[in-house]
Order: sequence, then C-alpha cells, then structure tokens
Amino acid sequence: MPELPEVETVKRGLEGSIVNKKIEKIYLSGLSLRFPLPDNFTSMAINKKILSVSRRAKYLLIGLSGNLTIISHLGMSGSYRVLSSSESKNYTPAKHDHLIFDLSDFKVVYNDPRRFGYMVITTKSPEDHKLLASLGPEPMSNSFNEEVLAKSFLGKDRPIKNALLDQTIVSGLGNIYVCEALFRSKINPKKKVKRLVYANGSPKDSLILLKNKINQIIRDSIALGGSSLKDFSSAEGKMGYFQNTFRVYGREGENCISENCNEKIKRLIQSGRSTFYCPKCQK
DNA sequence: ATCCCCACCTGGCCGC
DNA sequence: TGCGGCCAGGTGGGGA
Repeated sequence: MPELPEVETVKRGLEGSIVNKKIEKIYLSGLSLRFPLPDNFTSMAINKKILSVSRRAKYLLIGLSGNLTIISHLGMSGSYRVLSSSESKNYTPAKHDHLIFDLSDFKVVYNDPRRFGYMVITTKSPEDHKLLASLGPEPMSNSFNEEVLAKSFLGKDRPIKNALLDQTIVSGLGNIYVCEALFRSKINPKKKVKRLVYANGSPKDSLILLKNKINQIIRDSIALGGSSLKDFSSAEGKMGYFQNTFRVYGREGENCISENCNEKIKRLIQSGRSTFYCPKCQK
C-alpha cells in the first residue's frame, strides 16, 4: 500500500499520540509477518517509553528508551490505528490484527492482511541497520538532486521506471508516484537512464525536470494526506486525497488528460509491475 | 558488481 | 452463488 507520502502520513498521526507513552503490554496474533517477529521483540520493547516517531524512506522508526528503535515496514497492506480510550476498553482482536501495543491509556493496533510488512527492534543506530544502510537519498532532502541522479544514470542501460523504483537510487518512491512523476515530466517509462545524462556526466534538462516533478508530487501528496486506495488511511483513520490527482495511474484505456492529446493511457508490464503512461506525451 | 525475477500472502473484482 | 483467474501501493534474497 504505502509509499513515502502514506508512511509520512502514518508517522505524523502516530507521533501526535504515542510519544511519551509507555508500552505496557504487547499482544501478538502469532501469525508470522513477512519475517517472523524476532524472539526478543516483546521482551525488549516492554516497559519502554516511546521517545520519537520518524520515517526513513518507507520505514517507520519508533525510538524507545534504552537506545532501542523499532523499525517497521508496512509492506503492501500494513496499517496502524490508534484507538480511542473507549475503543481500547472494548477492543477484541479483529482479523489481521497482528500486534497490539497497550499504552495504558489506549491501544495501538498494527493490522496487515497480506502480511508483507515486518518489524524488527535494534540497539544500533537505525541508519546502520542492514535494512536501511543501502537506501538512497530521501526525495525531499538536499542530497537528492540532479547531479546525484546523473551520476547513478551515467552509461546505464536500465529503463527509467525500474531505476526510480530502485530504493538505492532514490528512496521512498513506489509504483504510483513513479508513474505519475514520469507522466508529469513527459518521459517515457522505457527510456534508458543514460539518455537523460550528457556524455560528460551532467544532467539533461529532462532529468532536472524529473527531479523537480518528483519533489512536487511527494510534497503535494503529503499535503493531501497521501493516497487512499483500497483501505489506506492514517493512524487516526483519515483518508488521503492525492488519488484524486492521479493522471495516469489506474487509468488504462482512458483518455490522456493533456490538452490536444487524444491518446488513450496504456498499461505495460516492467519488471513484473504495471506501468501506466501516455505513449504520445511521454517520449 | 548489477540487474531481474520470484516468492511471500489475502482479498476484491470480473467473467463464466 | 460459486469458482477460477487476475490484479494489487513492496522488497529481500537468490540466481543470471
């Protein structure tokens, strides 16, 4: 489900309610997530105070007392829900509720139907954990810029769609935002990345535009609370609205929205994933 | 090293 | 109503 803007939306919702609370109990469904929860997960997390909630790429980082960090990835269908105190009193685990954090005043539930999500707990500084160590720059940070992209793309034959989904090049983008960024930059998803870079290694204008469109989409989507497809919502249960601004994603067979373009949006499969694009506008 | 592809799951939708 | 097939926001790990 969640790409960077959705995870950021979840992060903000959790941050406002769980910081400074103590984890009193943890209930487990017993079903394995993508990886089994580490044996010591519960014993390490229990009786710790939540000090911070942050995000790196699509990972949520929950900082605990004792120099511990819970690293949580939502996979395709993971979600957090902060229950009100009355909901918490009456709560009985629902289907796909896999972890319930009892914070005394209320409960926080992690639900994940497909169980592609996972959680670990680490004593390391989280950026050194192997899950995070090879991530590329955050799209909204200064370290994400056209020079960095040009350097990764110089001489490479891979299609731009695949490269943008590669979390070591830029982190946090997923299938929706890559399709949308390429459409808004008028770049064909099959274009080889080396074609966006001059032989001397400097970025072409189209690559600079792409970088700017990625920034813009991420910023706009966060402002709208992310995209709600299926049942994505924030930790407070609020829906996002960015899906109303999709121009190509999920629009196969519909007319391209560009003025003076009468082409239909096409779908193709790249690396096993659907790409939506306009063959006429995206060169 | 680099890149591609599979596997991991459940559920919703569509056509028969 | 039921069933099979297809599709879905991700990514670690194995193999080419």
